[in-house]
Amino acid sequence: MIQAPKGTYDLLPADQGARQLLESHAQRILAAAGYSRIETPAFESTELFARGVGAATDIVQKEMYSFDDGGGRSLTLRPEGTAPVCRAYIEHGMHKLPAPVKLWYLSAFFRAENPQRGRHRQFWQVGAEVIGAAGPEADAELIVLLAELLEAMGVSGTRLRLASLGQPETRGAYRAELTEYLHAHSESLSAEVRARIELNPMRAFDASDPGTRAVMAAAPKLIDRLAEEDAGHFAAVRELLDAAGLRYEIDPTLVRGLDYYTRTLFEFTSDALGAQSGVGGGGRYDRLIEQLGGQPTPGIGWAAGVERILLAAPARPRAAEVVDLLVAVADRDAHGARAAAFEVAREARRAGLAAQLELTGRSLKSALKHADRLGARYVAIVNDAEQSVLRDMTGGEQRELAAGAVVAAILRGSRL
RNA sequence: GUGGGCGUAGCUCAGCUGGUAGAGCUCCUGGUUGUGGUCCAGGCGGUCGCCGGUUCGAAUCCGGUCGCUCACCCCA
Repeated sequence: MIQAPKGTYDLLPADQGARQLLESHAQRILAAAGYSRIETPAFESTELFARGVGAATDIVQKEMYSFDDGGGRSLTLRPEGTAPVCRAYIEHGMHKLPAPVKLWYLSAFFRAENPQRGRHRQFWQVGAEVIGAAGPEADAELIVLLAELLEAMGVSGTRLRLASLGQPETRGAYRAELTEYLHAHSESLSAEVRARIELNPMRAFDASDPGTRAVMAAAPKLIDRLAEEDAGHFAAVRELLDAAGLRYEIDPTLVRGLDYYTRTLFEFTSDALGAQSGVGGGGRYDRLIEQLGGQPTPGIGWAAGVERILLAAPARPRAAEVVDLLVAVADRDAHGARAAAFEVAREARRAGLAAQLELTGRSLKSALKHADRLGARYVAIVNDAEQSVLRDMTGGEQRELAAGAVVAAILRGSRL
């Protein structure tokens, strides 16, 4: 049997309701704030991600689906949405639009990771980006909008963590300082932390062993090394969040695996999720547009995992689809019956009814049973070109009438 | 990529001290001359994830592989 590829899954009819709910909430919340929807290609030049996301990141180094397009170009299935949106911004000269440009998307992304709950190889993200606004209001607004989306979806046990990365130069200097500090105290660190000093010194803040924790308690924090303007920006963002009544915690250990972040960084987690606790997050990327070949333009955005939102949100029973009318034929061989039934269904739909034609050729008894399962309000039993019976499934009353009069009878509404 | 758990009909599962597969639900048909929801009867449906090994014989034991899942890692 051919199965869906590892880490992918089918979105079956039963799954559509929850996703449509998410989509409509996103549409409502973001459109109200002036965000327009955008959809970029599912694949892009590999170079876009190498330059945008960062060549040293895990995503680029080992998680991209890259392939040759046959013409010597290297393409990659998009692993994230920010770089493509920025590419589109530059390519379409959106800097000429009234600033800032506010965009949102709900799209599939691809990462060659080992799948587990809430982590797939093809996954969906809803995301929002603000390009061309440097002020802290943009940061705070985006965070609030994501909080509202999560709340609207009923995502439980959420926590917001906040940090500021400052500028890349600051971060580089800080990283060197931290690495040096860790080396100086390496004898007190756990073996794993020690082994990862060069690879990812920030991880040491998350360690649980007492030795490492003691060392880290006195370790230098990036937040204390921020340049004045960056620290001021961060303080302003926090003031706005405080004023909005949004609860958050400052987490100097917050790290994201994308190189393009500057200044504000945030992440929402949910305790309903297990190890993949992040439901959504993002940050500011003031250097990205320029790095991709555009004019220096500030930007900020977030992305949230659709699967994770749905996992952390309460399951909602699927709403039954409405069926106003099922059209069946009493005797398939009766002269003109099938054509008449076909026409009744068409006419009903043109009149705005949800009308299904019995398509399998099952017996009348089975057709009625089928109508019952569908929850059909009426069944039209067509005898021939002229004669038919309209049955109200609620009570079982029925009456004979011309096939051409069926729709009008239903629209009249009423009792038969 | 690494490690643990799991993999039997569409779904939920039983069967596993080895002897060539079962239940419930779903679906389909019928229950006396066209009419549903209850009930009754019958039927469709599985190369027991796949490949190989042990054995006279394997869904049941062993190995490999694929997939799911949990964790590491990383991220949404």
